[in-house]
Amino acid sequence: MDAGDSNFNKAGNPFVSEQQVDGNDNVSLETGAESPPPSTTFNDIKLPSPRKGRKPIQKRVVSVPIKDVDSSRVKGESAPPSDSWAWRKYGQKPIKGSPYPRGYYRCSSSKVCPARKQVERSRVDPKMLVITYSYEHNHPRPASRSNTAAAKQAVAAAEAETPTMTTTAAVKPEPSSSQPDTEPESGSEERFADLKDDSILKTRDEFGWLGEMETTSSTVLESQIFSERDNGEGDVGMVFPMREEDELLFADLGELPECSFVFRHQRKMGPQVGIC
DNA sequence: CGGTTTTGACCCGCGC
DNA sequence: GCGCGGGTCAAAACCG
Repeated sequence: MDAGDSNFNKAGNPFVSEQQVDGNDNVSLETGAESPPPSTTFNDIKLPSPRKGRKPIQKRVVSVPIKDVDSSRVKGESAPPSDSWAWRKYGQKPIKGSPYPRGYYRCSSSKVCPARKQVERSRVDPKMLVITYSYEHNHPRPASRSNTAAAKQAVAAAEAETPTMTTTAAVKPEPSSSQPDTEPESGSEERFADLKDDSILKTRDEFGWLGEMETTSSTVLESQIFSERDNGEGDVGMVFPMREEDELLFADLGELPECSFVFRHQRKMGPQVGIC
């Protein structure tokens, strides 16, 4: 269970990005965005909000070199799959502007698992898979790692279809009064037990599971995905200053290398990766 | 038999 | 107000 964390750390992700999206509240990552106004910092990011209503969702985008993924696949049993959770594909759509389709996966580890992920190939770098994990703060993260064939298949499919993986995790920034709180889910309650009250802890935990997922890949590049229109300005070049909150979040994900860079989608340039 | 994948259609939100 | 794009759902088929 914790292996993920450690592994993740070891893996070391050069790029980490998180996005909090709130459908109702104007919760924004006040973490700091030096330039963008707090209120709109991440509003641009649209979440796969169901028709029912938008819930605060946090997304995390992870870029994984296909090569890397492939290697883990090759190893198969020895190496952890791309993710330790089971994912079920529930849709696929061609994305405008991208030659590669985007696959939609839903966590099948648990029936109540609200986690979702989108896998697509990076337009800029077809050799990279962008995995976006979405997660609602109200729900516990994917039950537990079930190393099922489905998971493997999902990864394989993702790789086959989209070389780029993006991961997004949804986290509720603040406890919404209307929403009581997370309901203990069987199977995942273990971890959520203490998350209930501490939003921060929750966040950490939530990311924790993400971290585990990401952990699977030896080389995971997390990038913050900004909508292309995200800023409307020229580019989304924003570097996220790491604050306590962030660090907490990232703590689970793994420590960032010397420099934490963020992937940024430029208007037409696509995500950019900064390496130190 | 159960679960997953695939494909098409529908719905929603946003931009113009 | 209309159109476009994205995301999700549902039904059928396939695989283990």
